[in-house]
Amino acid sequence: MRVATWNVNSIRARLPRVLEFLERKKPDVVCLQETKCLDEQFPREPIEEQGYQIASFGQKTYNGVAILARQRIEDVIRGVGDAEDDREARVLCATVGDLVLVNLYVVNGQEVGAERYHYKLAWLGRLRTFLDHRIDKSEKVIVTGDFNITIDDRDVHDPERWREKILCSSAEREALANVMGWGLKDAFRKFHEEGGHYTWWDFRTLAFKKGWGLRIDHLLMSPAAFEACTNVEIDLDSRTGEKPSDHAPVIAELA
DNA sequence: ATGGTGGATTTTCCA
Repeated sequence: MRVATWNVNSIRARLPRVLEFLERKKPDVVCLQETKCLDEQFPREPIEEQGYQIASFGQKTYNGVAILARQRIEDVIRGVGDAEDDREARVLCATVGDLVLVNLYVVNGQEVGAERYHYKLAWLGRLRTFLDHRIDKSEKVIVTGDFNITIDDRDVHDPERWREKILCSSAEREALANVMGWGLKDAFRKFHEEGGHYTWWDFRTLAFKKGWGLRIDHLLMSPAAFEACTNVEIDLDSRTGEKPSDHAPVIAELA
């Protein structure tokens, strides 16, 4: 089984790149973030023609998450069940075969100290509660998506420049560590101990060609999934060429 | 250069 996560920054703008990715990498499951459209605007047909089922939890203009899968998508949960949080479409859970997927687009937070930053930290606390109550950690659980948080300084191209900045602050990392404390490990680090691997490069600073990346897209796994995981790779080819997203996909292989 | 680019929708928000 190949499971991918990718912040596509608009599924409609990125459709040619997504179709090329499905063809080239043949993932069994893809968790998408920032689809940026209502469910009825989701370009289902070309994706279904490549053999995928689709579950989507979208909204107009912002946010939006979706799961694509070659097998039947079951037990879908849209949002975390909190009316205020679920005004933003950021969480979509489903089971595919023996995998439980929790697909996340975590709040960005704008800048350290901003109102949205405090919302981000509190949101992560409520996510932990959601996992506690709604997800069975004895299953092969993959909590994945755009976390908008680096786990440690190895995930940062220039740790001093980013010290205590948004996406890298201690409080964000502690809030993520609390989520991981539910029983999740970073599958990427099972195979790559060294720094220098990134998944997002800011459009605004033309960061990709300068190598100014951060690793903020993660595949966090319960013990059963982590044990079954045989590889994790970042698909840099999807970050080059015509109209790329600002994020690269990450793909995990499970036995 | 507290800038820059990109997407959706609009005359700006968000990243």
